[in-house]
Amino acid sequence: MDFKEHITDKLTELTGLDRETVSAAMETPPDEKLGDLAFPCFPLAKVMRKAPPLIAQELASKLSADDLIDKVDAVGGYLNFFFNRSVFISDTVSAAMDAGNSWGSADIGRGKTVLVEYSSPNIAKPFHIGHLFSTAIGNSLARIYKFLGYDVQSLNHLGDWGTQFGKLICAYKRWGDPEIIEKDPINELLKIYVKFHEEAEKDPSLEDEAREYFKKLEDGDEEATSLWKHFRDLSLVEFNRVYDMLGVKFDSYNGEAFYSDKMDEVVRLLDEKGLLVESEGAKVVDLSDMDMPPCIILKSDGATIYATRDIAAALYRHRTYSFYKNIYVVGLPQSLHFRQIFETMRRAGWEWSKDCVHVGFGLVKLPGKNMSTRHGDVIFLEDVLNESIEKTRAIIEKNNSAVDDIDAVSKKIGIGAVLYTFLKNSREKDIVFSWDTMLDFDGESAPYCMYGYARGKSILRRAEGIDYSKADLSKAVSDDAYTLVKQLAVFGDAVRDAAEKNEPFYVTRYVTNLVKLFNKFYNTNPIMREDVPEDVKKARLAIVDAVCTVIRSALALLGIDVVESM
RNA sequence: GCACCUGUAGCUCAGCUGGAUAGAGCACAAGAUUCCGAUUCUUGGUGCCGCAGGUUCGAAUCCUGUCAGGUGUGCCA
Repeated sequence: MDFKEHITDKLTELTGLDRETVSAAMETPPDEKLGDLAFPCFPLAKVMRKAPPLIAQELASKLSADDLIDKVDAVGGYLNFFFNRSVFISDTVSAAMDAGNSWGSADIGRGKTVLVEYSSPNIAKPFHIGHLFSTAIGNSLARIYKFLGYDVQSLNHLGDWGTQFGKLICAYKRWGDPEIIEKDPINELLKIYVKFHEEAEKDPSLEDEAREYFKKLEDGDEEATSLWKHFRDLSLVEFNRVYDMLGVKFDSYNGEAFYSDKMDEVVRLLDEKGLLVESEGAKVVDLSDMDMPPCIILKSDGATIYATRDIAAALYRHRTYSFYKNIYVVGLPQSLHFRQIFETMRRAGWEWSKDCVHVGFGLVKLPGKNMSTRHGDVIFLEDVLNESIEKTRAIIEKNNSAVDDIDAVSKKIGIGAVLYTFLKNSREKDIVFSWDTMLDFDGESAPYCMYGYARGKSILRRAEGIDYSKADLSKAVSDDAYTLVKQLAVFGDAVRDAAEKNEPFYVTRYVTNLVKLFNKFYNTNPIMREDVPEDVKKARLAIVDAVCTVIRSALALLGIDVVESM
């Protein structure tokens, strides 16, 4: 039985308002002592020509307690409802236990395909800490949409094309040593790439040489192509090592190169629509009426540009997947670019362009400077993950914890901790990288959440043999149990909010609060102690079981694995 | 210049489709375990919600202006 619907029904009948209005007006009081659900009477004041507090009192006097509602209070202009705690706990916990891993999930996405483009590192460049932002958010969104029943395709739009490959080939031919590169590909390639930029400052003719190499690559020159493929293969091996650590999987690695032969059509289509105008030798789409600079489609030398490529990719995805949503998890600095290409696609008459959405995120900065691949100022993601894993291991060893497999456990906690710091705040905030905050396991953190889960599982292990599946949940009623179960009930809301806003951190906050309440619960409500009556024990165990399941589900949506003990 | 983002406690941030005394974590201080594992829990208090106007019964939240920081701004991605 849904408490909110029940109350909405009653109020709808009483006020004569339509159901939607009543339901939308309902809110949760700021303090639990005030009640579980509130109906503000302010909007009624105009219609009824009475003061809100008076209306609240009148309504309160006409409402009586029933099976679901314990009490109705008028406080100021608010009408506050108190649920029957026993019924609420029983209903919620048994529903959650029945649902198990699917608690909080939905099927609102059935038959709809959501594309999530994320991570998208550049070939032959290091996978640095900045890439984790896109990877963490994208992976989490993919999992969240799946949980809601959508068919999700994870797309890794690799940066595997463009003039930087000309530079790389140029640098390789001058300074590359195949043996060293074989051993440590990305570092070596980065080294010669940085060297290229240093040398090019002294000798600008290098840039021309690089352009020529890229031209060769575009023309299908055999040597250039085989080098390109070699770089790409080496890079993917390294990237996959990191993706494996993070538990990230993609359905497609079609990058920029894949679309390089699909752009002529885009140019033709845009031209047919009469969108292309000549400007300073280039072909552009004029967007000045939208306060935007023009979207360049063909450069003055006739070559295509990334806008063209991205439009070609969007068109390809529309044809291939007929998507419900096409999400780009790409840094905020590119928001103008996306506004331009989305608008261009809209003008091309592609109504599906409205389903394309740029999910931006802030910068990861180093104290005092920005990360720059060109200057080699980067922090490797793998180093951060390994550092975090080592720190975790040290803590476990110090605590002498009884852990079966310290390697696996340290890995899950260490990586979870790093992921958590990227998913704990709204994505548009910049992050200033610091080893201290990255490895801060105190307070709101992945280890905190994982510890709560491990404690819960520890209690359940002690309870082996006790059948609490048919426990009388009314025996578990207490303030802390009630608050906890209320949080249990709103998991699905948090997931839906996260999807609607494309903000994984709603789930992060949700699970952190759940764990907080759970810690309090088992601190104040003893479970396996001897003096706890059997029926109370069973009821509390049922709650612990349901909570553990939800902690695991929620963390999984963030890409974080739980551990049974730590 | 123009566009977008940000400005809330000492620090890092929630809250922003207007609503009841503005909340967390960190840091700081004091306490709790005859224990179901202390990576736990409890208790402490701090805010010109950048500033100024406006709309409203009511504004951290909406509108306008303004200041500060960041990002972007035609042939890189």
